[in-house]
Amino acid sequence: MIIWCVEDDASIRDIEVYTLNSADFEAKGFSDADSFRNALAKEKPDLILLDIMLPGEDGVELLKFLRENPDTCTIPVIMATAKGMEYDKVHSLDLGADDYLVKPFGMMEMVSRVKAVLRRCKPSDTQRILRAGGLVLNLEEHTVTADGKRIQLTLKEFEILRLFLSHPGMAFTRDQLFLDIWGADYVGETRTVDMHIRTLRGKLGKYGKMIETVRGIGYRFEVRE
Amino acid sequence: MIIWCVEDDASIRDIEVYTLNSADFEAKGFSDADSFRNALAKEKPDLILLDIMLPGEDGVELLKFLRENPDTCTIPVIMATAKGMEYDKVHSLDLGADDYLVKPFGMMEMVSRVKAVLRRCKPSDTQRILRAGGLVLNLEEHTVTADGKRIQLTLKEFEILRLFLSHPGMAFTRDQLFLDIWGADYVGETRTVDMHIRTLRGKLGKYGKMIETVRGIGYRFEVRE
DNA sequence: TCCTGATTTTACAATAACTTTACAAAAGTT
DNA sequence: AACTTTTGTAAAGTTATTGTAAAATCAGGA
Repeated sequence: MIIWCVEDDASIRDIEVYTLNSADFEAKGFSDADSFRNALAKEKPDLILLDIMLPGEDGVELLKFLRENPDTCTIPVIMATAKGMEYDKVHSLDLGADDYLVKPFGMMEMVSRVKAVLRRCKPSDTQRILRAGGLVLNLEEHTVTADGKRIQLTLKEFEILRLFLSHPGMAFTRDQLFLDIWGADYVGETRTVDMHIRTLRGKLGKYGKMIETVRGIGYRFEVRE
Repeated sequence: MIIWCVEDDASIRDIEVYTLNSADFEAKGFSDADSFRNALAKEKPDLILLDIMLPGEDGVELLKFLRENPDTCTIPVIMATAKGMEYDKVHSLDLGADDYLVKPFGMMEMVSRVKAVLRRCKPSDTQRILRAGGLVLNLEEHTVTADGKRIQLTLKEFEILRLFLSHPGMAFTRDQLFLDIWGADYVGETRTVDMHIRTLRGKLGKYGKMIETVRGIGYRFEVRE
């Protein structure tokens, strides 16, 4: 797990990075908003520890920027704030921070919170890549590969597979699939879903067998064995 | 949304309850663990705000109790702790608290955190699973396993087993089974139920013996021994 | 505009699930 | 014990659901 710490005080930053690295994370420190943004253009961390008080652009603005950008809006952020700034706290929670730490905070606490936030964020759609065996679905690139080989899917096929991969093992009724992929207001009620399942199964090759039909209910993506 | 505050200091408790009520929650206060537990036996809140320092049984113990009980283990809990008790904080997060507040905390912050936790916890309680010994019926996946091994059931078999598992020990007449599974308007009145019971018993293997016939009445799923 | 590929609809075949039937076995009753 | 009632069992018959293919429709780009 990659964690980035944005903190202007070098000694605090170093301790944070050191502690996180010894807790088996890959931590990196940034002293200001600019260097952080430049790095962000190349790579995306799994979590950001963000100080509110920064020289130049401050943490709240940076948080707002992160949340407005579709590439970064799902990255969990923990804000670090000086004691007694209640307004800022509330403000950043409302802006979409996932948690915050009040300075001076202990390193044990920091690691606990980082782990807790990562735990919470795991099942949501923070994950840009969904996998099942040799199947890889990349949400960012909108691509699917099977054993490294690219598979060309249509939009509906892709969305069905995405739904399956994000809820492995769950049985979906046709109505649920319609609701999720076509939207609540869709009218036509036919065998459309089955049709897409068929083409999807075909295109997935051996992985097509992972789509099981649950007779009387609908379909399920089976991950076991 | 019902929120319960467990806090021994009457003035703090009153402010909490007052604030939450004005934020459109239904808040209720408890001064000690005993009264809280008594209330819990009758009703379940949607969130618990729990002070760590309590006379008698303390908050950490109470949290552990809540997490151990299947009825309460999914209720989100926010711990309230005095400043500087870092160990307790970490400890309660590890025990399964969803968040915590450091005293003295502001009321705005409290409401923000309550809302945030409720938002986070909403989608989680979809995991619906029924058990009886080594039998596990997963409603979401629409699957049944016996001692970890998957058992393939048809729709009717699945529904019968679901009804049994959700009312363990209860005797069902054939009419009741029909009503519950086939619906009120079904016409045919034959030995169909017995047929499904037979196949179900067969598929469940040694667990098939748990389906007892109640002569003259119908069937019952026996959980004892 | 037409063309192309995606999507939806339709019709029918295949298959699995469900129901009925008939009879055997077991459990109560007299 | 003989009879009646109820349940178990097996197989055949029926229905419902899903797979499949091809045609019709739709949407977006040249």
